[in-house]
Amino acid sequence: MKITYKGDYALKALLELALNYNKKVVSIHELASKGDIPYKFLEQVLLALKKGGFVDSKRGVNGGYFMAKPPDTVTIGDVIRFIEGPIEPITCVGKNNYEECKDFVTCVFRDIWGQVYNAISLVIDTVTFAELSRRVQGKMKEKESYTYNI
Amino acid sequence: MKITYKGDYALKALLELALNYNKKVVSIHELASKGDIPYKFLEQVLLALKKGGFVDSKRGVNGGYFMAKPPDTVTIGDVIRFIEGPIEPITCVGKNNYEECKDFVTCVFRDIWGQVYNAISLVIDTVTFAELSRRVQGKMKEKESYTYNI
DNA sequence: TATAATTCCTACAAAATCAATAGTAATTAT
DNA sequence: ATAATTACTATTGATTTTGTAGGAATTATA
Repeated sequence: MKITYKGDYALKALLELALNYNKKVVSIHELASKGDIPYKFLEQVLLALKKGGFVDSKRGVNGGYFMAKPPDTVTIGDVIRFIEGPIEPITCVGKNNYEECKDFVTCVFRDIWGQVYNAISLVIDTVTFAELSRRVQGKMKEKESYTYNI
Repeated sequence: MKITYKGDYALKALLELALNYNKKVVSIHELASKGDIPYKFLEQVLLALKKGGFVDSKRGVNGGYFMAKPPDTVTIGDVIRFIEGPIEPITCVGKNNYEECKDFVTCVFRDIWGQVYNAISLVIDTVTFAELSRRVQGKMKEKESYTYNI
């Protein structure tokens, strides 16, 4: 039940782009250093995200990446599913082979994995990058006022 | 967000043992054929489960495996955590490094993974092998009465 | 127009993990 | 004694993960 570094990097990069939505494009270099991500790896992740329609890019000097859709229309689940593949913990869950259940042991576990799938989905499909941006900004404000009070 | 074959096999084998709890020991051969599991692989899985205190065994002729604890005291979560490792989707969730959060982006995702962790736990930590056994038996009865009605 | 900064593309590779296989030793009921 | 079983350790092939390398294409701007 892991998410890979690729997925982790994709989410971090996208959140950074969400924070800059309609403000400016962000270069790979900037994204890599802010997110502490290997440059060349991030490059590939961004190319994947572009193919997936999540980001778009501008080439050349002062080029960079930007979100291709409004942050409030993209959820964490969208990204995870695209980058990591299906979130079902085991393959049979997704299948619609309800013909006849000959193996009851398998069957009771399939029910469980279905519940796990639903539980995970409930979290990751309801949080958009707009919401994440607000949370980040909230935390920044907290920090700021805390610093002033010292 | 996958569980491996090893985990899948462990759960299936344990459920079979739960169904035979206090009745008889079950040989690897039997478990392998019922669960459609490669014999030699299952052997290793069972050895691991034994080290984990989930099962015990009797060697020699008429030997086999049996649950080491009552089925109502063992949850799916216990087994998954032992066989697959921590269920946190990303490593940082488990850590208690709450000193100072310098990276807000990381931080908002950590919250998310914490929620995912809780959501998964709520499912897998509340279902015991006694409950799974009842479900299997329920399905067997359904099937039986359905067959009679034809 | 030359240059520097950028994205784009493809290939390669080291390391880790997964899923299984192989062979032999130890135990035990009959 | 024998056959059926678990116990243990090592090896292997395949796949996935996590990068690295190098150059091509594009574009702002000096």
